[in-house]
Amino acid sequence: MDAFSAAAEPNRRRILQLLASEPRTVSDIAAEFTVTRSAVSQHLLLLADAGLVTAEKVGRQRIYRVVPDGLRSLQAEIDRFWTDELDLLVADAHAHAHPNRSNP
Amino acid sequence: MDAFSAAAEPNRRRILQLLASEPRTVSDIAAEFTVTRSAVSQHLLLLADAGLVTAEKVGRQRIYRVVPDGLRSLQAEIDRFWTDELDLLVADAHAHAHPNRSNP
DNA sequence: CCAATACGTTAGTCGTCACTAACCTATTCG
DNA sequence: CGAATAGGTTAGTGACGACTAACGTATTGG
Repeated sequence: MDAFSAAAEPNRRRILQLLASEPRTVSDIAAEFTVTRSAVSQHLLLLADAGLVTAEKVGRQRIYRVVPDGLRSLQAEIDRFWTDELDLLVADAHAHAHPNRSNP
Repeated sequence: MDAFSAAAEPNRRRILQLLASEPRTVSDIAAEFTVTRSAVSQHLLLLADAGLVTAEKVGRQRIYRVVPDGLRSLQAEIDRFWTDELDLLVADAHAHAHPNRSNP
């Protein structure tokens, strides 16, 4: 699974945001969710597989953190998707609300 | 399915890009893929369900086009995901390759 | 009018995702 | 050492996504 699809799942989006604010253990993350620790663990493994997070073993815990390079790949993937033509259409949506064109 | 997840699927990413460049019929789109027209049609229905595309019936064809407002929602969703903290980590990945910090 | 065209629709398959419950392993603390 | 803790692992389930093949329906051109 590529980084884009991996990051798209709602729970994983939140996990990435949490880890971006600071590295955490699995239990810390699981405490923020209604799903079980096992489910969170599996999301983390999937994210690790996509190169987006990594685990550092410290004593009996595993500190998960975001991998900056993986995040850069994700950003690149999103940018590659978001073509200029798509961007132009968003600008047109703006123009609809505020009907000022570039050359009126 | 929210717009983010809907847009994440690789084939649908390409479909959105194609439609962004110009509106097309289902057959036109399907010609660009190895999967069947039926599969493409189902992707289009899902994208329509997510508010990202719309179909205009013209004779016996259906011209699909991107919905600018839906695209705006998608962009907003992506922006909401991509927090400043995630952005900062990407900047740090840069700093690793070019070790110039903001305050050296 | 009838055959061809453009699509949607449906049924069915296959794979995979998200999840829980239960179990196993490693580590630490008393 | 033995209980408790942290977390990976596995099996099993329900659901869903992606896909194909076959069929149904509207539209149009000869």
